Amino acid sequence: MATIYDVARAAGVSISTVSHVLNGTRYVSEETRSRVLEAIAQLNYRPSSLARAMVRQETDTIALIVPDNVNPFFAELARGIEDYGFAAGYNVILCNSDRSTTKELAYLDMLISKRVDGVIYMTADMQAERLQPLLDHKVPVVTFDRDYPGIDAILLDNFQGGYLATRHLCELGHRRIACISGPDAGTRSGDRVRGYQQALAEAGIPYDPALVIAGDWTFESGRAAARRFCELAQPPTALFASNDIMAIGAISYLQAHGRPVPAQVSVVGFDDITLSAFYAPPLTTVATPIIEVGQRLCQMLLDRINGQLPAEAQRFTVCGELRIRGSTAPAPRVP
Amino acid sequence: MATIYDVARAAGVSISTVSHVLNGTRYVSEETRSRVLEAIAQLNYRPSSLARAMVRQETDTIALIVPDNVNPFFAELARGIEDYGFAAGYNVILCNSDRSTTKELAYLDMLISKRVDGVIYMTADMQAERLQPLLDHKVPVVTFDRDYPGIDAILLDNFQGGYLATRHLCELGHRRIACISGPDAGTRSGDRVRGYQQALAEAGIPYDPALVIAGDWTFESGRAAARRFCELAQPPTALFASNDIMAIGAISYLQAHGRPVPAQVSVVGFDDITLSAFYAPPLTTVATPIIEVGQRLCQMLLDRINGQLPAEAQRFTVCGELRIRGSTAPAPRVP
DNA sequence: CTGAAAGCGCTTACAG
DNA sequence: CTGAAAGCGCTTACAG
Repeated sequence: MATIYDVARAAGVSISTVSHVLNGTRYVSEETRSRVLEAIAQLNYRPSSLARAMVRQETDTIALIVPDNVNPFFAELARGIEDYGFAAGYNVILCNSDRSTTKELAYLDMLISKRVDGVIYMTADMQAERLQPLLDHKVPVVTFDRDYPGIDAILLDNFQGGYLATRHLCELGHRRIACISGPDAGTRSGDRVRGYQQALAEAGIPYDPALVIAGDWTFESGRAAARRFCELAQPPTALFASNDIMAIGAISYLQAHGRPVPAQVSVVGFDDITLSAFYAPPLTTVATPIIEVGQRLCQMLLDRINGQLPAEAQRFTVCGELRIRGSTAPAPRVP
Repeated sequence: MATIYDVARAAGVSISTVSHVLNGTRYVSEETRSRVLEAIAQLNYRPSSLARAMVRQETDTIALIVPDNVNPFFAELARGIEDYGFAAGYNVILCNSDRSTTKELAYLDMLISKRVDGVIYMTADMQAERLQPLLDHKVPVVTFDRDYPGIDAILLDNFQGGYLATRHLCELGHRRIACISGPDAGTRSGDRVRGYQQALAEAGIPYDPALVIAGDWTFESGRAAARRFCELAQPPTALFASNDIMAIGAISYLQAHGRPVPAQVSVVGFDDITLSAFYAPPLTTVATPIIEVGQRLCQMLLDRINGQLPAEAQRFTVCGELRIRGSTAPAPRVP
């Protein structure tokens, strides 16, 4: 592959000059400039970002760590990030952690070695130590929906989301309202559950622990939870799932087992992935502007990288809003 | 950040020795070795992949170009690729082209400059010239479901897929069977349509062009096609969509407009994305082992990169298989 | 068993 | 208006 030396030779100039016309970083006479440009075209020259990165100490590459890019939520987030990054001249390395600590660590090592300019970290539980390798090597990090001290983040108002979803169900006259939480009841999905409890309390509905089942964010777990709810002596007439995927898993079970949604049971999800509007029935959900959040995450990271942010960690909170669609309806009359 | 010189100094050895213990590339006495290891730990040293890449002329990085990673089909493919790449020590750069030529070109330039070891290219139409920049710079490329001369590829038996889907519908007694094709009727989705026609012919059903509408692989386009079919004087009782997304878009329209699936109209898709099993009703579809295809694509690329493949372009064909689920049923009796 | 040195391909002061 | 040279941080013959 042609190098800057080849170009310089072909144009009869020094490599300094070639470099400067390449980067527009100092004046070059029109005549020299065009000779250089011509040589570049002739040789089909593409400067090596590697060599450039070595001296500039920046790679124009960032990394995204998610549990699984197939999950539509992370897919959409990735899209927003990638879009913003591309527009700003950055590439993004995709990393799936499967929520595995060892895989994550392996990735962090690779990413540090590759000298990525920053990473968007979105995975696993609340152990801030997991980010330590990055911090040790001064690699900027931003996260979403996770509150690590000293790390830039966009936060989600989970309490409010759980509250809105459940209040909607209460207002439709439901009294037995179940909840599929996330696995880590202590933290994020915990707030969604607390919002659920708050709405229940305001509606004067006693909290029944039998109506809360933990899922693991997958279709399958939503499905399994629905099955268990159906086996209850008094099955719920409504259901709030902590994400759309589990809501959809639940609906697929209910529809297939003679409990039509929303005629017999109402379901509301969380996230508003694209698919939700196209489900049958279309899913009522607490909508987050996922792609936009991705873009803002990336913006935040790049701003941090380029020193445009104050020293202290930045923090923004986005609120979900209730999007009412076809999966919720007034509670069936008690016979 | 600590460099190999810092480590050498701390351990009282030359950088050659550090390099060799790092890479296990020549014998180092146990004692020296442990001194080096200790220095590495002490300094929290991470070798620079950049510097390494400069001299080795390989970056251990590949790129994946897809139209849109949010599309579950590409999301799953990306997952398979990323998995295989990770296991082999490669990172993958994610690129969304939106099927835009200019975006694609911009990406190719970035990727060539970054000296990626290879790219998995999966996008847009059949213009082989688009790959020219890669070929000019001798960057290995593999594709899926696209047949460029001289390029390694995994191919899909689209004809067979369209045929299986449609034959299934015929066997259920349907006579008015519609088809949602892809936008590029000339090529891949074209083969799916030809398979559809073949099955029709074998069942003695005359081909009716009014029953074929082109979509663009999105939910929306499936939905729109379903609407137009419903407006026909004699609406179809069955529908083959060239991918699952469009099938789902169609079902969501049908269910919402008093044409229950499968009671009044049967629908079969193509791909078998994870979601399809969880749709309501679960989608009958022509299943492709998407994740596995991704893995094999990546394997093929790495084999090519590492010179384990014969000079001539490799070519494998995978056949879809019919997965019968809840979205198809016997044709309704004609009253 | 280990080290000195060239070279990978750029950017960027420093000089003139 | 332009060039010579150092340096980014490694790997890898070459020597001993």
